[in-house]
Amino acid sequence: MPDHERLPVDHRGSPLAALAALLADPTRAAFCSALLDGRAWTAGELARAAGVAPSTASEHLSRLIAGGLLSEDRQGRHRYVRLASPAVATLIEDLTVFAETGPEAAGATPGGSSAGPARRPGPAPRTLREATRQSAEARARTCYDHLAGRLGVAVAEALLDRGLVSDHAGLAVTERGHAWLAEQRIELPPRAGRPGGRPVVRSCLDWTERRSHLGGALGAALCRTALDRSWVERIGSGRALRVTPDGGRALHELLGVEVS
Amino acid sequence: MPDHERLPVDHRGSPLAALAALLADPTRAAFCSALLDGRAWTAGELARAAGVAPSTASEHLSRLIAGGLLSEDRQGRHRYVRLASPAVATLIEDLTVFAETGPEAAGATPGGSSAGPARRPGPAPRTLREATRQSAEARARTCYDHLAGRLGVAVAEALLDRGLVSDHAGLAVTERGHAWLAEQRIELPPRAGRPGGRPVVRSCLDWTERRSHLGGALGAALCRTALDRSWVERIGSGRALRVTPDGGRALHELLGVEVS
DNA sequence: GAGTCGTTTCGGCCCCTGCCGAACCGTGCC
DNA sequence: GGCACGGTTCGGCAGGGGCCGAAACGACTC
Repeated sequence: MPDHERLPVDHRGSPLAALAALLADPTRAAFCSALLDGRAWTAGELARAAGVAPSTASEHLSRLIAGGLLSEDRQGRHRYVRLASPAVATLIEDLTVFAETGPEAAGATPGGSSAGPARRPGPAPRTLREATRQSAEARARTCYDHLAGRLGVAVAEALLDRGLVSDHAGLAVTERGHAWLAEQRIELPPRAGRPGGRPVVRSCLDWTERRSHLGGALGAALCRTALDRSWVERIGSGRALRVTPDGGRALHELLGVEVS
Repeated sequence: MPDHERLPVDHRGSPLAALAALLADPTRAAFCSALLDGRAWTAGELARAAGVAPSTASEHLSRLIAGGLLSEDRQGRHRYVRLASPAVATLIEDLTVFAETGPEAAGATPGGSSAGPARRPGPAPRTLREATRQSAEARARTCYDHLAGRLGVAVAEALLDRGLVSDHAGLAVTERGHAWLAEQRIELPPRAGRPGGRPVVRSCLDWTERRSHLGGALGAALCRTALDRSWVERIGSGRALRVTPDGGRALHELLGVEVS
């Protein structure tokens, strides 16, 4: 089943070299780093972000997908691409940590599930400004158009706990969930879930929390609602969010969510 | 401090790409795999093992050292080279596991020996000499600085069975385990488990057995003890080990391990 | 001092690969 | 239907990097 073994390039039968070669190109590495936010990017977005021609990006993406690092999702004339699994995210994260901190520190983090210190994306903060920004983003931020960070994860888990969203063979909004949304006057776009439309609810790997939060039309609607009703507001121009006093009350009443 | 950032090659400022490029060459990858036995090899030995000219090997080694993956130790006309740190070994192990098992399995937990087809490390043996070497290594060998092969797996399971190591939310040495270590006069390095130090115990997927053995500071201490007390000794120049008669008795008495 | 051996440096070869622009294709919108 | 747009394929170009052999260097041996 794994076709990552039949790579076009000849690495003299070294799977290690073949895998490393995928990440050894600055453009492909930039793609992977960008995708570490857990979002799905289109080919064009990645091309622009990395500063290469669309044709170049297309070829790189094909190689990364063939190598099993990325998975694609073609919708209309768009090609959405994301990291293939949390394992890929872990791998890239580990390599980045090593590359930036050197052989001593890397690997000191406890493996897997044990309770390690929250790992930060990107380079370790070198300035106070950078550190506070990262801390704010870990608390609450937008991920494309939905909520992420500790807040996003907490909301996702609350929805699952209360049976508003189910996780049987894929995420879905339950009957109760639809009723709850109507009651709260939160509207999903009409074409959501229809063929060609946006998926209703999607799980999105949360980089800072190592857990998933909710994306898709539902995630977007929740985020839009939270902004519209001033439950959260943006801090500066980045992705970081602040929960307002009103928002704290609303989230607690509606979902039992406590924001730290 | 890190001069791995100033690599001669221009990777457009991507530390990730620069690091991956070091492993993206089959010859360098072969060097690193060979060095995973934790020993110091000379430049010539590595050249022969990888089947390249000494001049080629010399250049590769210089790049690996400049990149922080290897450290060197020049003695007379020999250039001994080894992995720079346990973190490097972990990194290469993780990459190899991912490259050989694909994005799903990587990052698996110790107990998670899914029922996959038994995958062999390199190519099937083509000569008798090669076959006996593989057989010896499957029985007992070093994996960087700890025990692997059937012996390593048996020791790991014995420690778990006897409650000296627990597997609740990550591997850890229990109270009884610490007492047992003290009783056996096996010492862990003082900084083990501290922030920035090496993890005390970590699981390491054993590719000959498809099960996990124990690495980390505990794995290293056990292996060092076994060698110091002549429970095991090296066979030839590879990573294969032989259990001595004394070692067989000791392992049976202390852990109930029977070596086949 | 001559010879051997492990290693390094240098020059040169060649393939591989990343890049782009141009042309092409399919989708979606007006 | 016409047009805009995102993505892909192809040809061609240029640079990088891996490989070797020859020669040089230094260490150890006799």
